[in-house]
Amino acid sequence: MVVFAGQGDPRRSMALLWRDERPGGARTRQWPGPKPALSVEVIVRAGIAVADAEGMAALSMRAVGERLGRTAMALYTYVPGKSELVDLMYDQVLAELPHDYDPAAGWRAAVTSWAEDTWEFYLRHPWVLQVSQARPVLGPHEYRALETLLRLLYATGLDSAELRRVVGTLVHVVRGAARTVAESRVAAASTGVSDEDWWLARSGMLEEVVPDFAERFPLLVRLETEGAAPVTDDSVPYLERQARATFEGGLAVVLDGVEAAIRRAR
Amino acid sequence: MVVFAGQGDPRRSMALLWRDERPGGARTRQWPGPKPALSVEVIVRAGIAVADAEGMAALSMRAVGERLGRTAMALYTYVPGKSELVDLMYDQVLAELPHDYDPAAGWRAAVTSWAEDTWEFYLRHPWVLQVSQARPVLGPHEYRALETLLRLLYATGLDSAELRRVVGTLVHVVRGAARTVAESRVAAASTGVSDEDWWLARSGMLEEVVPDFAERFPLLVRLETEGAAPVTDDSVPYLERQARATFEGGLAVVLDGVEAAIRRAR
DNA sequence: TGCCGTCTCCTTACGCCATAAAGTAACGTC
DNA sequence: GACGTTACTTTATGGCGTAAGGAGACGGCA
Repeated sequence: MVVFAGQGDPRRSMALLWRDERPGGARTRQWPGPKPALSVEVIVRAGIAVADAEGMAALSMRAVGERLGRTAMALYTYVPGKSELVDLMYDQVLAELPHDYDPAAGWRAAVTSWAEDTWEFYLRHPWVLQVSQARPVLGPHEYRALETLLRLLYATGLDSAELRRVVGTLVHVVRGAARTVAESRVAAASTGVSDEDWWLARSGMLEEVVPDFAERFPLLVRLETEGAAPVTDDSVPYLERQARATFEGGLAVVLDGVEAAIRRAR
Repeated sequence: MVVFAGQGDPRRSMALLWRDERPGGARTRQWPGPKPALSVEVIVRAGIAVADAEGMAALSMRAVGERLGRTAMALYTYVPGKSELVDLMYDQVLAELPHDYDPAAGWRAAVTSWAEDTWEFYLRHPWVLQVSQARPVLGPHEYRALETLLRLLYATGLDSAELRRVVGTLVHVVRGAARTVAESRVAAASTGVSDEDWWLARSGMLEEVVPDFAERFPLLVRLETEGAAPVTDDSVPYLERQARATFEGGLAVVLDGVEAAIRRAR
């Protein structure tokens, strides 16, 4: 389930995201009526807790309400709908990303640290990868995160046109690799079947149903048998080890490409 | 909505994917009872048609059944459930990918053609990007597509360990950029709001709610104003033009990285 | 003090979804 | 012509987001 952002009233969404405190933005005075027991903050945190623990598929208005001892409908007093709640969760959780990278260590080291932090962030909050990027949420923490990455990249001396391409590529490589791990964890959690068990069952079937596999896909078999990295920690599931290698290797490939661009620009 | 693959009985799934014709695999003899009016093939094609036309979110058993003049439950005679249907749709549609790349033109040209074809394929079938890659479908056409890419990459002379990293990176870059376009089209279709209108509404709000934007995010503003590529075809929506540039630029960056690896390996 | 308007939160209801269970009717074999 | 198997339908269950309407809490004012 990809979740799409910002479907509703843009004014309301933006006011919520940026915690607009101008008169008329958020509520200012306390009016008659019962004291609010909840708040946007509390609801957003509860949503994050549900998504962290049970995944995006388990994030329902009912589930969030229940976690707060309320019904689903109680949330609609604070938040226009589920789509906006996801936007707020997304921007809130992005606040975790660090911003203090040392430019003195050189751009490559700094970008590598950034990638490492971002990778770990995605694994901490896998559901974030299911928030659509097509129409960005446009919240403060998302902008701040992008600004931080741009600071590291402008240190390469490349011009804006060149950087546009690099930014997207970096983000795609980190997200792509993290997505593999994230989805595999979701699959393991929701089906109760580990990567190993899943693969064991499938590969057995595969051999049985496709006896001529090795002849039909020789290069695949070659890559499979030759390229494997040595297993340093077998507590990490197979697919996750592979994804980690793709992440590290992919990052190196992209950074090599950036270095080539720098040399060309000189 | 990300759709997860292969939840059910592995034997049944594999037999369906590989169209197993060994005795006991698929049905062999015609038994008593009414003639089947449908078939796995017909259902899979109807599913693809629905997903192409209305997106993954609109793909329901009801919708597929309706397109065939049947109820949702009729499909369950042929297919164990929705998850398996999506697997079959996925592998079927992958059959469209070409395999005949000219190695004589050099690996870089060949990989560029591959990327271009894959990009177009994703735009033709955007819903494919929502099928989870964590636990692959393991169908014949998916394997064939991977084998094709590997053929192009082994032509670089790099060893398997090196190629493992390159493969994942290439795939992530193409998929990542295509995903942006795909999601933006889905958003436009499902909300009826174009990219332009959406951005107009948001950017207006943003200026109003965050008057100090330029001071808080100077590099973002710099990238936005400086880096834009000249508009050659304004019939293509803004976000799509950007994604296309990210795709082309990202591919170039990655291929530069591969060339660096080749030089190192010599 | 009591009323009123406004607020929070609840219950109920609608139309979606996947799919389990059970029923109906078509058909090949005997 | 009866029987067992099969294709497909109907019905039902338990999920979802959220619209609509109602109950009760509370500040301000008479």
